[in-house]
Amino acid sequence: MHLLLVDGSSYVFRAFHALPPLNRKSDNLPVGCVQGFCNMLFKLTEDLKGDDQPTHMAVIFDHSAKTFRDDIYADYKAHRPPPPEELVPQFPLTRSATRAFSIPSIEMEGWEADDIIATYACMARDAGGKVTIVSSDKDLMQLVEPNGSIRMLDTIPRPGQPPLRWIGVDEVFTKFGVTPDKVIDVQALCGDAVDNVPGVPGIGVKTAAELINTYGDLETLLARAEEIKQPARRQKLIDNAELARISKQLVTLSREVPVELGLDALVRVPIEPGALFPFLKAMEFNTITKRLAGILEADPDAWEADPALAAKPVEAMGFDNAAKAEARAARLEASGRAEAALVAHAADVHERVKAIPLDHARYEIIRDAEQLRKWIEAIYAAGHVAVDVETTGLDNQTADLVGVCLSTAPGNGAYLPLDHRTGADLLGGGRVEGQMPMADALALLKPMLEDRSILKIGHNFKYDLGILARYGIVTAPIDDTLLLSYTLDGPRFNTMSELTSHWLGHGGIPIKDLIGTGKSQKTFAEVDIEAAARYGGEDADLTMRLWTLLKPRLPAENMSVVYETLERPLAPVLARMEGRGISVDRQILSRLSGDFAQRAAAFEAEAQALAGQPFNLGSPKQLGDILFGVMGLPGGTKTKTGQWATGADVLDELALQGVPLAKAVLEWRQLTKLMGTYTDALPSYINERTGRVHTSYSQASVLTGRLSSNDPNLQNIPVRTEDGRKIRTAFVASPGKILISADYSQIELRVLAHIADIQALKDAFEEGLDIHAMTASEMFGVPVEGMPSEVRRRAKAINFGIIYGISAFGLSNQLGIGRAEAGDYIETYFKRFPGIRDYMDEMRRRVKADGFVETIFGRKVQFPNANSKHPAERAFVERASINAPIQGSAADIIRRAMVKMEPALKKAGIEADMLLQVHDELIFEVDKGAEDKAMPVIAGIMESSAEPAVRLSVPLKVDAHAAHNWDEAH
DNA sequence: GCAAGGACGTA
DNA sequence: GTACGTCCTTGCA
Repeated sequence: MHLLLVDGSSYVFRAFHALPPLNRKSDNLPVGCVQGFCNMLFKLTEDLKGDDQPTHMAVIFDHSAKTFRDDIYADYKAHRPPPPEELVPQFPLTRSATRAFSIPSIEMEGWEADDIIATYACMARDAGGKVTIVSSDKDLMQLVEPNGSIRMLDTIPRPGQPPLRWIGVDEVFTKFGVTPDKVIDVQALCGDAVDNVPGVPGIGVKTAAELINTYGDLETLLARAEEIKQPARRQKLIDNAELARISKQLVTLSREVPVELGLDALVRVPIEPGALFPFLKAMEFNTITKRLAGILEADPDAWEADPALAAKPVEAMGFDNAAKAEARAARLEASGRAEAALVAHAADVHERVKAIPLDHARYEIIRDAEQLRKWIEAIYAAGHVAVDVETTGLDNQTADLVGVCLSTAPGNGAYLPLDHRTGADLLGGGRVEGQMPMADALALLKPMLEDRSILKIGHNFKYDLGILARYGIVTAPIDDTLLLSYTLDGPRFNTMSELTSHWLGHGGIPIKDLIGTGKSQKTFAEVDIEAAARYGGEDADLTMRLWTLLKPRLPAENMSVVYETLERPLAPVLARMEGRGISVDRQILSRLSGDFAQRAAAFEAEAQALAGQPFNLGSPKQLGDILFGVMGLPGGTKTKTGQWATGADVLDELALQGVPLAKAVLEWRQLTKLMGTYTDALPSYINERTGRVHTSYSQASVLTGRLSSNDPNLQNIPVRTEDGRKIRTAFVASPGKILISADYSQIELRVLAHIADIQALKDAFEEGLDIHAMTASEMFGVPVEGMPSEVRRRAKAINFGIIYGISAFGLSNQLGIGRAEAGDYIETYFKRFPGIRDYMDEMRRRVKADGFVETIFGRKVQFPNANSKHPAERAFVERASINAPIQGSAADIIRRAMVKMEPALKKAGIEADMLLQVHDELIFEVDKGAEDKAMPVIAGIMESSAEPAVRLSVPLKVDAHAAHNWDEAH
């Protein structure tokens, strides 16, 4: 990997001073810097050939806002004059130019370009790559590294000098008199007049270098300042020690900017003519257009100038609304066209992949080390590989590895059998002949699977990551076709065969053809190797095909950021959480089970006595017949299948009317529910190897972006009733440890306040008020002091109703009031918070117009039947589309917190294991005694996790508690 | 042995 | 009124 980072802002300034002014012919817009910028980008790609040719590239700009350095030193860059007038309109154009050349343009509020450059440079170096920073800015010289892993390149034309001037350790030494690692110490002493870094007055570069070379570093120098012979110099250093320290902070580049795009997003792609020529034509850069047309073998006349950037005819510039609307339409069309080119590319790739024949005979069986080495070589040549592990089961915490499937390109595939066994002798270890020893094979695969320069592609890769982790392999980096599909199309396709049937017209060999089904099912270990190779080779091949066709859709459909920030980095985090599991106390559950069983039996006997006959209390059908048939109770309603409804709401009502049978059944149902789903079921999930319960998270099955948990579901452990809560006491910390539960307070209402921009709600959250009481007070004019609990309860129901896409029908059911009264409440709410109605109307409009709504982070939530001809279905979609941005944005916020959590804890020096996620709550396990330090850090990460992508207009609040069990920690 | 329906646990 | 997963019964293969 070779990453090229262009310091965009510094280049624009230098180009401004170095180049003669140039104005666009049609409207005199100054464009000289933009032209210089385009020439540079173009020349860079021309000049850097062979070994110097970059594989990854990005242009980094300063964002015109304050940075953390302003907080350290108020006068930082205070001497810098505002940019010249003619430069200002060129700033956004240089960003457009970057994108026109199909290069990522990166800038972040609160960070200087130099910090972002430092961060990416270190990321690439740590990944074993080479970095070139295109800049001559001395502030970046601290990043240069001796072995050439990080170099700088000065490309500003200077008379009498070669066009490309490399800056390595020697050049830095010439400039500062020290090696790059000591540059910040020298700068701390000599300061910088341009950036207004104070330094120590009277000390220049020469003196500074001499001092640092003598004493080693700044702190040693300041500590031993007394030893300096020259009296004036000695006194200056002693007097200005603090200034020097501040200066060092100012010049030290942050290498930990929370960048949104990973290195893989910076991979170089061919210039897209559909993006390039509309831009160049709008700028009226005829010479560059011709040159690039020749090189790209494209006809520039096939594209129109980008109307959003092109010179405007004079009549369209006035306050004419019609003209404005037209200009807006033109802009939209233009961005649509750029997108159209990407979409066409994605469609083209799809067609090409489909055309590649599927040939099971081509799949190789890898039987020895030499053959495996050849495949690994091919993988290195390709830079990526589709991987699929075959195992003995569906639970990756218990299944054993049987074989590994590989594919380096659509159409090829290989199967590496490792532990196939003869069915006759399962226990005695009848290992089938012709397989590599597993240890040898894994030793060869491990370096490749862990190599940061090789992209591993899987389908539902979290499963494979968990298996491989148990064999000591930490697979990274990864791409996941399931997550690509989920990002692009939502949870529409859930399995590999659904995806491949839809996109490739071929569902693949069904697994049951190999292992059978039902009682006679065998494990993959017993499948014969030739059949396994046809299946496994195809699996890897199909995964590779899916990746090839899905990945280009990300940029075409503007979903790269969602995938790169919310999906891809989360998978390994979840894999680790699943691997850790949580400790569950068998004895507590068994005691509870006994207690519940006894009480349930008593209620069962009572119910049957009251019914006058024995019947199955678990059968809603039998219960309904007894209540509304035999006993002839009034008020029965039927379900859609004609059965009597016997839900808890119905039985509650009957119990209220004085029907003791209803009460007995309700009690029985609660107790048997707790037994069947929790106290009896959970112990069977305790893993023998780890002694813990390992849930499995589904990252790609919820419409709104939430996670779901299964086998067992640990996201629905009871909490509302006293008996139910007892189950939580069985979730315990291991010996010497303690559990921490950290949950977002009212996150969905806060998100609603932000999205719908409801000032009254935002103020209430800002002031830390009881939000439901505040709502009640606003709606009913009742003071919060001494408010009856019933009033607050109604307001709370309305607040939740709003989140769920309220209807008078639903609210009346919830509150047990009339439809009309519920409708009045809703009307009052809308009058008091008009932004809510606007928000709801806007979501209804969008879902009908676009078929989707979005979260604040850009996740799309699709509703294919938004225009259904069934009114009930349409109403349902309307409510869901109102709910989705709220629930989904909250889900994205906690996803971001989870992605940031592990590195942030590590940085803070805190050892805490993240175990569980329950939608707005994270559970951790830490060493006893560490909880007081860990909790504020965890809460801080969660509260700020939206940033820097989104600056919320309401504060987020997280409550954290520590205890030995989950009940007390919650 | 499997799918659908009802019921109910969570946020 | 939103979003899930699991257990149990029932009815059909």
